[in-house]
Amino acid sequence: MTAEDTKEQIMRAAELQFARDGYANTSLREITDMAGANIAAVNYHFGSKEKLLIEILDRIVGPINEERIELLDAAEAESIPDVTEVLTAFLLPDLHVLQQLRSRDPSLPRFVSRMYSEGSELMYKVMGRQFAEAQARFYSAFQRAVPGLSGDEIAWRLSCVVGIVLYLFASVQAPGMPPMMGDDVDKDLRRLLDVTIPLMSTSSRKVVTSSD
Amino acid sequence: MTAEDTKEQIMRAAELQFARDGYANTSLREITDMAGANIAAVNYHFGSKEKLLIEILDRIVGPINEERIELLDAAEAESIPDVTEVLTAFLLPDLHVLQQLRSRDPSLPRFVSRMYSEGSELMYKVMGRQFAEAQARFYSAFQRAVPGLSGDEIAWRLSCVVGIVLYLFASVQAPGMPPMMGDDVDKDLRRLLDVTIPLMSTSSRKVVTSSD
DNA sequence: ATATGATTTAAACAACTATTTGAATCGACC
DNA sequence: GGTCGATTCAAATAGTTGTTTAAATCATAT
Repeated sequence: MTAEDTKEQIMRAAELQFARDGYANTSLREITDMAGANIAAVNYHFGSKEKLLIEILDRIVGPINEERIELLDAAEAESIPDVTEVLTAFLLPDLHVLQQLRSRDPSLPRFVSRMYSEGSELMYKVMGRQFAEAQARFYSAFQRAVPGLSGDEIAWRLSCVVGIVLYLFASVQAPGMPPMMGDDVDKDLRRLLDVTIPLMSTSSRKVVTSSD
Repeated sequence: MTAEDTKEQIMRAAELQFARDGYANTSLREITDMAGANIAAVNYHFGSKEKLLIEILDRIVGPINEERIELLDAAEAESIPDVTEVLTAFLLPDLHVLQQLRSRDPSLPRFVSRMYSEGSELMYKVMGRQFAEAQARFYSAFQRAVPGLSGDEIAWRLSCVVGIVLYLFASVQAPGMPPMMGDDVDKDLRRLLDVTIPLMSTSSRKVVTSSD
């Protein structure tokens, strides 16, 4: 086993255990045992348990915001994108990562949602600039796409979308529930758009009753 | 300090630390120090660290589903409730607990969302029956209120609502963001309904573009 | 083959964990 | 005032944690 293999095995084992039991509840010994490595290996290759987490976090969550901005750039290149296009640029990268993680292990997607609640300080420290850039870009894109809403309202509704997405990662298979997502990314995206488009685009204070 | 005082102080300190740092990251010493009690007190009054968590969990999350069912009962007593009424019965108890926690300490609401991801196995074990009952009740209520949607679709959309609510608890004051909720429960409810009513009530596959 | 730097190993480190113990202290009732 | 049960206390238990150390092993290039 080469050195790179050891490093990779440790990262894989750590991801899985962090996703299953959380960062604080996972010991380095569990990780190295699962990876077939020595305990000292994690400090040799990463420096500390926290730096191991950061490297994993970077690798998993980093690409999401990168792809988001790529897609938004592409959409804005042609014309001013509408809500559907902006939402697609925002959501599709999540679904890509979600599917990638799920294909590796069913419990792996929870890593993302766990990190948001368990290591949020860290999350913001690591991804701070990326998040800030993507955030600003999507705010203005949404404001152009839904001109009727104030900046605060846009921010609030985008938060709701983030909440839905995080819950998606958290409960790909919640007990007693049908899985929230399937294998077909396109179908999943359309399902997500079905609920997020009306969420983002309807004007404020419009009350719809079932008897209409 | 009477025995009940000690118990209450321990619960208060534990709630706060669990909300701030998570269950696994909080030691009994931190808790008892903050509560001004001896380390042995928690095992004397609760039995173990986990039973302490369960008692706190019960006290905070328990009332939510109880009030949900009360409100749904009241709404169904008069007539068949529409989406707005069912959603109100579902959301209002969350806002009540959220405000109550927030008034005690700004970081306290995170306890709820943390417990969902950190102690979800425990969560379902403790609240299993309550959750199951409330879940079934609201499913059928929503199916009557939005007859156009299938059972699966109802479940999926209700999951989205839960995701939004959990995110609400998680990020009452996320860094760099305006607080998602204010002090006025009625205003907050209306804001939540503004996004959840269209989310629940629109028929599937209806695409709205900004140029309409 | 040999020397060199990178990697792995077993062992020990100090600090921390939840829980238990038995004696000390308290409060209330006869 | 003395008795009894409930509560608190300091101390110790046994186990786990992340991290370090120094020797052993490996792979590679001369």
